[in-house]
Amino acid sequence: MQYPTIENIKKFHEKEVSLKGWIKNVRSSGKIAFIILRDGTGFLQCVAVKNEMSEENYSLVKDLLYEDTVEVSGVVKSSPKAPGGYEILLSSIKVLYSYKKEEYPIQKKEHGVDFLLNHRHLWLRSSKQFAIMRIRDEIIKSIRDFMYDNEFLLLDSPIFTPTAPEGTTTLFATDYFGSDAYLSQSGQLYQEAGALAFRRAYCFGPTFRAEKSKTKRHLTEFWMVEPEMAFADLDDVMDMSEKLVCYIVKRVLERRGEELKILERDISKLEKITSPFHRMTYDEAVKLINESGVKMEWGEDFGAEQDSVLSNHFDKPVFIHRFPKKIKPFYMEIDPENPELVLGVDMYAPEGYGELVGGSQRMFDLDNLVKEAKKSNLDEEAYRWYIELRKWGSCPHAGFGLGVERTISWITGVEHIRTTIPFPRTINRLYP
RNA sequence: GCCUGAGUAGCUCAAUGGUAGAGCAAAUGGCUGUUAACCAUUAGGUUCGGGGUUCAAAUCCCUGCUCAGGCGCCA
Repeated sequence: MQYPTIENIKKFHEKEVSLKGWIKNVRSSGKIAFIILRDGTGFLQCVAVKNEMSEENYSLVKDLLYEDTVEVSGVVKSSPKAPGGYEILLSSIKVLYSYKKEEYPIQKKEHGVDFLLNHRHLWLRSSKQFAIMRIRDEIIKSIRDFMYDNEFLLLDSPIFTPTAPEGTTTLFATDYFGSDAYLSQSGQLYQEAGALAFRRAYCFGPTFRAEKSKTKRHLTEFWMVEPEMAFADLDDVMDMSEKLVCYIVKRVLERRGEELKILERDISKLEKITSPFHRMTYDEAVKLINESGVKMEWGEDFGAEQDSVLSNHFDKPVFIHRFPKKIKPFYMEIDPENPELVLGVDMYAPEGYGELVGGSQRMFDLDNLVKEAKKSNLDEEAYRWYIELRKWGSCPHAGFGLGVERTISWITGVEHIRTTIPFPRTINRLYP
């Protein structure tokens, strides 16, 4: 007897196996029954034939309820009719646990979003959520592998911070032994310290924004990877983030094909994600947007309509770089060829998925940084450490942030970002 | 924060001022290759809360709550 997981079942063709898992579905037809078993690594059809089992054992099948915990044994068969191509012909089934007092809330038919999110702890068991979380796992692992392979040191930024990196956005305040602390809305500034200490450093952690956003692209708690490189400029940011995104997509295509199939993702769209990505300046983007029939003035930031043009115009991600200084934060380096511009860049995903990456070359010069910080009304005392980075060993350095959930939305093709994180936190959801 | 819409059986929805209904789920029975299996029967209701109009309100009006979609903010 062997004990495989469903993920590896095809290696056990014609072998006698035993599996523990949960009942996802049962279809019974008198003398034959089809059970869909899930074990956390996949879904497998198990066939119970009345003549091949003891009568007592077969009668158990009839009474199975969704999400009963079971142990099944039988021989692995290949079958073109089975989802996944393999099934088990059962010799026995044992019910390990069954809660008969209430029916399982999540059913095979459609449900509303609110109901599903209220049952998120159970919803995670269903096949689409299973596929999304497995792809999420692969994306996170591929990011970490990429960072390691490219000689970035993982240097965790703190979650409790004394104040905001950018004055404009709203922060979650917490009581910190009698004074205020804020949940981090970006680990970037700490990574600038990291880059000057370790040349290439990154953080990968949760980020908190108390903005009352109410869209399909925002969460109040989300994950971000923020690499920072010493002796690097804006082009290096574009090169590195492009390489990273290509690597992630390739890994998911290679290792999570089954999950993409469950999600009915159009693979051909992902196969096109290869270097080089399109690169255009803000000036060119404004022109493109106006030519596409969406109006905007030079100097304005992109809104939803403008984002949509940029995100639907190409079949690959596109970089927009060199923005007006007015619409970007204080720490971005000024373009030496035009003082009205900063060396910042955003990457937009195709298929309307919007902004994935934001990055910039950071301001190098101590005096300029102090001047810009003052203009942004920054708390000088709280940022003394950050300013001090420019006193000793300052150098051109640059970095970016990649939104993990937005990347997952795009790659999985899901409509709303709330299903790309296990337990989403949004403006009106803190449960479960 | 602004705009728009929704709330009826466990779930998804119907019933346009006149007897609250269907599909799924549950329970019982039938069916030897199902694919959200199918067929039959049974059970299942404070129509989101509060107030009002009316002979009569799920339906119209006021108010509160909850949620969704879009915008703004951003990754």
